[in-house]
Amino acid sequence: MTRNIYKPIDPNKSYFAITEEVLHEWKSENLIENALNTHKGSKSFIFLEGPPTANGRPHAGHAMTRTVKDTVLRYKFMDGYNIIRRNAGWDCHGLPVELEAEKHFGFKTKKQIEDFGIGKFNEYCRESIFRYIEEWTQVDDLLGFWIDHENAYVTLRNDYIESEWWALKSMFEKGLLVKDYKIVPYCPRCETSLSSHEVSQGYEEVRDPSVYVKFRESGFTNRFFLAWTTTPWTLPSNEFLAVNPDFEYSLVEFEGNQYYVATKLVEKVFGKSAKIIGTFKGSELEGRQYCQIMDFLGKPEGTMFVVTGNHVTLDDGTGIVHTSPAFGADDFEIGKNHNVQILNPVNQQGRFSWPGMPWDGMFVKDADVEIMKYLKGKGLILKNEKILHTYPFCYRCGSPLLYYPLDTWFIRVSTIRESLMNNNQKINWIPPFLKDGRFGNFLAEAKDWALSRNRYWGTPLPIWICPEGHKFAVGSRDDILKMGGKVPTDFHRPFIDEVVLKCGECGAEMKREPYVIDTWFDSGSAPYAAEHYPFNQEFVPETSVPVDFITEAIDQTRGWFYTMHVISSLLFEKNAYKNAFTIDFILDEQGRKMSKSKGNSVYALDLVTEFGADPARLFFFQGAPWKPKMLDKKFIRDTSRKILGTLSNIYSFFASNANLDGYRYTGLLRSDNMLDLWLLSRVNSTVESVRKNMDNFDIHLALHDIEELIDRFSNFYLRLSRKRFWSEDFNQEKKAAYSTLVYSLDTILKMLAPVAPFYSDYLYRKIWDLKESIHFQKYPEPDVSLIKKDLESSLENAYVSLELLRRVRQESNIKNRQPLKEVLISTPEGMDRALLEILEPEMNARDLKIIGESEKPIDTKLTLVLQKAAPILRGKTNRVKEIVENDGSLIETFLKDGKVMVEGEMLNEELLKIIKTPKEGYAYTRDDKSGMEVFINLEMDEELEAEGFAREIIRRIQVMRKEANLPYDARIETVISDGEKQEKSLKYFRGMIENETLSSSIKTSKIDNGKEWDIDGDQVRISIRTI
RNA sequence: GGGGCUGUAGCUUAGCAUGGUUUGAGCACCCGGCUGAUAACCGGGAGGUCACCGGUUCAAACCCGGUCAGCCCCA
Repeated sequence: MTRNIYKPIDPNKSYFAITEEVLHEWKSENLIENALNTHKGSKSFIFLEGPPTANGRPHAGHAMTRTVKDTVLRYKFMDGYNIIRRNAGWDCHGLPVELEAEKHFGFKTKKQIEDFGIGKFNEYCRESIFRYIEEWTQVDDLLGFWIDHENAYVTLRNDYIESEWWALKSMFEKGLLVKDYKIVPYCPRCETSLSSHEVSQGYEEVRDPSVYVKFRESGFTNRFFLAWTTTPWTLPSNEFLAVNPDFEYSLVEFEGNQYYVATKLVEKVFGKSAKIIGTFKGSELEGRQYCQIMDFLGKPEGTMFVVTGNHVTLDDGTGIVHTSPAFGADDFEIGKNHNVQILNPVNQQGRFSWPGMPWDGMFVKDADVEIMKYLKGKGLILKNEKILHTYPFCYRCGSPLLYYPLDTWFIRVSTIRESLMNNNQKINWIPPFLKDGRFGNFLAEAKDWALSRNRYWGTPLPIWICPEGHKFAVGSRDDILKMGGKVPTDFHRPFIDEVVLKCGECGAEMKREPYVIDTWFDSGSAPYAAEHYPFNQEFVPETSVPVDFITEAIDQTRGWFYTMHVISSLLFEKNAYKNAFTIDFILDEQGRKMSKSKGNSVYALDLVTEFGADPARLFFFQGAPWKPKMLDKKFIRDTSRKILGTLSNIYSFFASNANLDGYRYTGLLRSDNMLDLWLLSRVNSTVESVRKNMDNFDIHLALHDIEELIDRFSNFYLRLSRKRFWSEDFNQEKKAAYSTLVYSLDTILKMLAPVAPFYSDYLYRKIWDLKESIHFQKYPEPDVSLIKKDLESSLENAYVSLELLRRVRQESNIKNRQPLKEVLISTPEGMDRALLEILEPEMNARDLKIIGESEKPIDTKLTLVLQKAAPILRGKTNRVKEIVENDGSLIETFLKDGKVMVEGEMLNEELLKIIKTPKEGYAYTRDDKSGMEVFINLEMDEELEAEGFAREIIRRIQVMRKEANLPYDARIETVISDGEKQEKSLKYFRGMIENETLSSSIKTSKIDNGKEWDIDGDQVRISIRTI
């Protein structure tokens, strides 16, 4: 008796339902924990999770990043690696979090926060960062991301902070952490400076004023230096004008006044009508005095003259740069060099704060228009326009940034540029062009890292200062104790602010510098701080960095990838990571960037529940992950149907037959069957290429290989093998076929497991009927002994002959079901008859032959190329044509000599050509690529026609069986309406019809029940009945 | 202004490193066929100046130079 060893699968089950079912099994079997603790002691693969901030919902892009992480880790795990640091991480501090809190409380300024209490404010921040952590873990579950949430690292923990303090102290002691009064990018709303990598996140294109301001040269009434600016609010602070010493400047007469302008820009500024009355080198202008345009701020000593600088360009403006040392990095340097008082009327909220100034109290950007009006009134503006350019905005709150002079703590990154660049060469970037492209370029211009933030919720800067100016860097809890302080239970503000130390040099009280640090320093410290280095010895710089693998979206080249690289280079003088996999963004269905404001974001949770995890995951690897990808729902469904749906069908086919036979897999059996050998070869050569691609992190190419194999498996191997699986006796050959099928399906599922972890496990368990997960199996290794490349190519070649046959049948209007008397195949490369026999069932011919050149049923005929011959032959044309086409002896001469003489005319290769036509009664077609030709004999006899008709009837009966939902092995009685064709079919092929349709009896009679069919114009009624 | 990437059919793409006859495929469309697993599959049709220009070469989608367009980054 047969029993259902292989459980059927429900083709209508949704992938989400499968996700849930499999997830349930994983959980009940504690698989995730097992995965974290298995393979201890074997070769290691170190991962590092880039910590997200869990105060927002995870979206489609997060789902993709997490899929890539998971896929790589699963692959490495199946490949036998011990995955180290497979734990989650959360980024907790920073402006984004504070901003949320401010919104919650309705605060607009820092004063409000301080009045409210830093303690209470930070308490709220601490809670709010984990607002969506449940959704994050839920998404990880449903997406199949095996990561340890229990032991997640969290950047707000005292231990984490203590490690950072250690790092900062060591930088401080090396002189790499310094305080400086400098121009920094500054957000007036958040009232803090930002680092260059933060600034780079927030450039936007805006319209700003573009003003040409007239600075009158001292001693002249109508001679001006013409300077250009897009920030009129900085004009009250003007102290110098800068020219490039190497440029040529012209003095131009225009509408009664004279202006100095860079010669190359004269036309751009004045048009063609300007008259040049003199030229100067920039250096000649140096030192010329001009009159201050506004004197609200007073006139410091040693200002209001022309200076030179190489930062002056001809890109836009006039080649003369208005310089206000308070509000520009270059300007500041100039002010410093001339040792002048800096005019800064702007307070830290970005407002003018200078009683007596007409714009006192105004936000600087709002004052632009007023200032222009004022200057216009004084006749000091030549022209003003609007310009479209990019300007930096605060990447979190959206306020325009100012360049503002502040006391700031810096890490002197610029001093280690060389080593940053050298270390970069050792990183394997995926895709590779990032190394010397985007990332490498950024390193080449690495700026000092403005680290301190005048804020509240962050890792406190561990520097204490005494009134004498002595500084001390705290690098641990012990340092606090050693210096006479008390270690607070929470290292955050305000508690840390209360810690007072005793100066080791003068004994005075030391107070902490009131800053927190850039939150990017937190995440960039993950390699060591998450392990509480150096206080915990698990982390060993020699072996714990670089980690093997990290992956994040492209924006992190300037974010996490950068800060990790910098910090690791500073602390350990080596790389933080070996392989950096970079992903581009996911766009909406129209190809637009997803954004909250457009409302077109797709959340990870919705994506996973709508499609199921595996379809989403497969989608992420359609095309290279580092190219932007449109989220196309139809495409997601099509992809999963093509890959997973086909696998379902392979399994269903196998299961239904194997159950009938009571088959059970007992290992791969030796088979001589060409198809088996072919499939085994194909599977193993695919294992080879998939492994190679996975090892190179070309996951999308690996998946492509697997997809192709699945298609060939189903539509080639299985289609051609069906007859073998249907045969009645359960012999050795059939067992070999089954074993080939199972072996191949098993191997494919294992290869697919890292990308589609749920579905592969789901089917795997069905094949093996075991409570064992695919994810703990070994990733397939190629069995080289089974790879037969020549068999693969010759079978593909043989398949071409089948395609050709179908083509020639169609051209001759003969259905595939109609058997042919004879099929002749000619191929230049020759063909193994055994290969052809595999295709025989599909070819449906009484006789199948491989023929040589001379056996082709072809008439070769000579003909005239009329276009060329007619103009020469003129009146003789028709007569010559007649002879050429009908005199059979000419062709031999032509083949031998390349020319023939007809009617006294020499006909050469230009005028003649050979045409090949199939002999009467044959049709043929040819594949130009391979040169293969297929001929069919068109002759029909009564028996062939009867067989064709018999097959039509069989087909109809099969459809009826299926419509009636009969089991495969149900026997029936069949009645067919009478008619000449029916009778003939039965006469010759009764047995075949009975066999194929499992009909115990079959007869013809006049009937009116059953179903009426139209078989090429013949109305045939068929009725079947189970017995 | 500088840098990076991309440009192959209506859409999604393979091929490009190591140049080799007519650039493959999927989706969608039209016609036909096949089908005791398949919303599968097969044949045919329509649809490509492989973005454009030039160079190297016997030979260029591929290598080189330039241009244009889109996206991203920087200043």
